[in-house]
Amino acid sequence: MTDVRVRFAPSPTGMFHVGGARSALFNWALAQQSGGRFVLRIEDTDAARNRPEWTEGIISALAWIGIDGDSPYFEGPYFQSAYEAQHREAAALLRKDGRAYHCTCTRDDVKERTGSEFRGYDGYCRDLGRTEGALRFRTPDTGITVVEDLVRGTVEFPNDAMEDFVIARADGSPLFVLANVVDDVEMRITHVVRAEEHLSNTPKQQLLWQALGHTPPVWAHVPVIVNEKRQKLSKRRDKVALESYRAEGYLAEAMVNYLMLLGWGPGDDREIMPWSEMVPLFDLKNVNLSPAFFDEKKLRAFNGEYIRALPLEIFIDRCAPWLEPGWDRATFAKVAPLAQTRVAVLSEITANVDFLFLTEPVHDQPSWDKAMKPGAADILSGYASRLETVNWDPESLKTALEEVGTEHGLKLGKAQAPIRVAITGRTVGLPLFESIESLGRERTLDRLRAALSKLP
RNA sequence: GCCCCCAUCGUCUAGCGGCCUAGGACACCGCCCUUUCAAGGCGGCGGCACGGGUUCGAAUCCCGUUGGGGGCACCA
Repeated sequence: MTDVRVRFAPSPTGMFHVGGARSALFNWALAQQSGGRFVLRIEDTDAARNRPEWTEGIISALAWIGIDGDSPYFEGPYFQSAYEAQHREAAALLRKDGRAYHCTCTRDDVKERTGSEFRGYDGYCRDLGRTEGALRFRTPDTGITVVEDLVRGTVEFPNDAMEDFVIARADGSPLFVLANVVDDVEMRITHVVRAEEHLSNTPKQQLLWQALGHTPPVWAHVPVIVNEKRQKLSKRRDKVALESYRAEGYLAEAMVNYLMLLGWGPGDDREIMPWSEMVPLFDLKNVNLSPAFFDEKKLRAFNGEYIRALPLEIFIDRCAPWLEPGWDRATFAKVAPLAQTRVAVLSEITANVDFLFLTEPVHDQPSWDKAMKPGAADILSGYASRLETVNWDPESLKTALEEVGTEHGLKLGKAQAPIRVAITGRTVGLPLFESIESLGRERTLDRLRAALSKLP
């Protein structure tokens, strides 16, 4: 393949979503592996639904997953609205050639002529020589339009099921189907790789490519991503915004890895694989045909893997946004390795280490009720008195608690519960004695006494 | 209604006519480890939608049924 030019053409009508991200990634892999170009085109021709912040969102989300405007494989962004002159020119050309004609029919007109149910435009204005109204493309009445699709094979569409579709409004402004094709021609796109929802539009676009005098690109329609009910992900009902996953503390590397595996696999039993290794392996011929469920549970598992693989210093840096304002690096660094195996998404770091940076531990009533059973006061006071003199290291801190437990007939597992809640506010958390060590003698004693004072 | 696509464990997938007694991962369930919770180790549960062909042989090829999904705007 020489001079591969793929494109990603989102419209800025909402938060950038995971389905778009996967399409972008597939295109990005194709561009990189072939030394081609990934063209970003913002389809911003629906002024009513577009907002500039959505465009910024697309660009920053793409950058987050590594589709970077500074890369030599990247081209753009182009804005569809800037090409309206070309779109109008193409429309004019098609009309002049007789490939398109003006039509003044409304939907109701068509209904009146063809019966109560609307079954597509009936071609009424085809040869009326009108000079105003919407511009319709004249589709073949017979035969089939054959789309050669790299992932689906040969797909045939009967032409008699294709109506003469509108390519420009009565005011002359071009419609998506036209603008999209003209832009792809203009930008010398060789491969159109997009979600399956566009497959039905493809015969129309192919006809347009040909009518405009060009050889259609290679088509490839990848399956859509669905929710648990197996419906295409929707901005309205599903959690689809890439940004929301980012905000929760998913790592871009994990997201990229997971997204690539939705509909594609490297062919062996490996799943966790860096982008750089996936790129040369990616092949549209191996893309699956059926819709894939976006499983956040599995994404979480991937994210946990990536978090655990992070070098400590990097892990610390990545956690920073979720730490209490007063956190200090040295203190956090001591417990960070313990936390690293315990968070699947970065936002979970907060609950693990907040006790170190808050003046008082959080108050969690269920935890308190669970741990502060009768006898808890004895453990707290017994441990507190030992802590005044014990050596301040995890081993000694542990031995001290074991001794207190033994005095009251409790194993360490039971004895640690009230201490943990008094210190951290929660029944689950980092290994206790390392936590106490980092907290320090004074603050630990304060917390034990504070808890004690709340007990009967 | 019309057109199109799809169909392997709950989920993501491997499989491209014999290596399949269908492999891996996530989830789930046990056990081990263990100061809570994780991580890790070991084990378990669980699938070729159905019916016809083709073939010596079918998860793999063909047809049909059923079941999902997508598309049918003077939206993108």
